[in-house]
Amino acid sequence: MGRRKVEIKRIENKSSRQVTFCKRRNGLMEKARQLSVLCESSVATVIVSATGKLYSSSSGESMAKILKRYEMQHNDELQTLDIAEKTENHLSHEELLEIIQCKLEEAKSNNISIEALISLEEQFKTALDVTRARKTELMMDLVKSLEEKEKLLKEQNQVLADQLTKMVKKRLLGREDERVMSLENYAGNIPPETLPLLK
Amino acid sequence: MGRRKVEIKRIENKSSRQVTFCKRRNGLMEKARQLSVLCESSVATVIVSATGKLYSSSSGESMAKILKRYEMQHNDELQTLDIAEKTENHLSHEELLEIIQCKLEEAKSNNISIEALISLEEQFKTALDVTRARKTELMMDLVKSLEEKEKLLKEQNQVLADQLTKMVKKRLLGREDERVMSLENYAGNIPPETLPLLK
DNA sequence: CACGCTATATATAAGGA
DNA sequence: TTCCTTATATATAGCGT
Repeated sequence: MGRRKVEIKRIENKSSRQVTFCKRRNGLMEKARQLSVLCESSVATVIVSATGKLYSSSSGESMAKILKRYEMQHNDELQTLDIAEKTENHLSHEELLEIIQCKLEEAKSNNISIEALISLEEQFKTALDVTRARKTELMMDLVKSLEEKEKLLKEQNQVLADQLTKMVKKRLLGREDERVMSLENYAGNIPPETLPLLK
Repeated sequence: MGRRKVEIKRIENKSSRQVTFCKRRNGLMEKARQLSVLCESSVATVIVSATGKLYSSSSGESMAKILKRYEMQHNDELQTLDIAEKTENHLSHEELLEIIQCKLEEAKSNNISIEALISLEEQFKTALDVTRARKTELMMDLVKSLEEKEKLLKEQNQVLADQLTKMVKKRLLGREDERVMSLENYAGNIPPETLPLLK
């Protein structure tokens, strides 16, 4: 959709590749936004340039929420693959279906999506090698994400602990002042004490 | 780009909204692929329909890799600072609790998934290749231990947050007493942000 | 829902600032 | 990089199957 048709293959000219990247990147994100608005859905887009630069956008729900959804499905897949792996070599097709049915109730109350289990039949046909490799990959991802979460939580803990410490300190030291300051603060419309505490 | 121009706002007609969703969803993913190929970049797209159905695609690097990149850049700042920021900007009791509850639910659903996974593993432990089973087991242990660590950290977080909240509440309640004593002086001048804190 | 078929609305390739 | 402009290539709205 330009002066001439371009084939969808790597653009050799570096500078025009850069320009195209910029244009189409913006175009893609705008399209994503439109889809989200028109159809009340959520769209997350993450783009990594050739040089590793990151561009991302989300509309509808927040990026975090959308990615969390994706990860949940991801975990479903892990569980499904786990079943598949353990089943492929030892159970017949019929037995597998029976198992799936047995699992449906459990799946409903748990976090496994029905779709994931239903697709088990297809997974069954998947080569065992692929299944195993994928499962391992997913588990590694899970582990990694948990490790990141852990780091995150530790940092949060630190933040909270710091705040608490500062507040206790302030309480112990600033009781007298507070009465006076409180009045002045409100008269001058200065935001409440929480602000200085958290700096 | 159709028979007539459409405004970018929710399509009211359910059926045409559905059709548009399907068409534009495919269009978006194709655009993503093209961008990736033309400019040797990586693009990940996650779409959540109004009914919660998930669609995702990636080109260039794998989805996991792309999302990991995103998380690496954003997780720490985005989520940690999100909480810190909310806390700093006049933390309200309700908001804080909401955040913590959200985190706990996240943990719960994670735990459930993992538990399900483990139980599946037990149910299907028909003599498998010993090496593979052992490998999986070790991975699960890793995951589980990380989950436990996460849970502990979250509990710790909650305790800290509760303490912080209570302390702020006390401080403000104490201040309220003072305020009552000389309410007339600045009754109309109370910053609105403080009100939710007193609930 | 997915597909096919136009008529149009849009996106975007080139080229220059 | 971003912004324009213009000529074209594409995407897609509306309507059937």
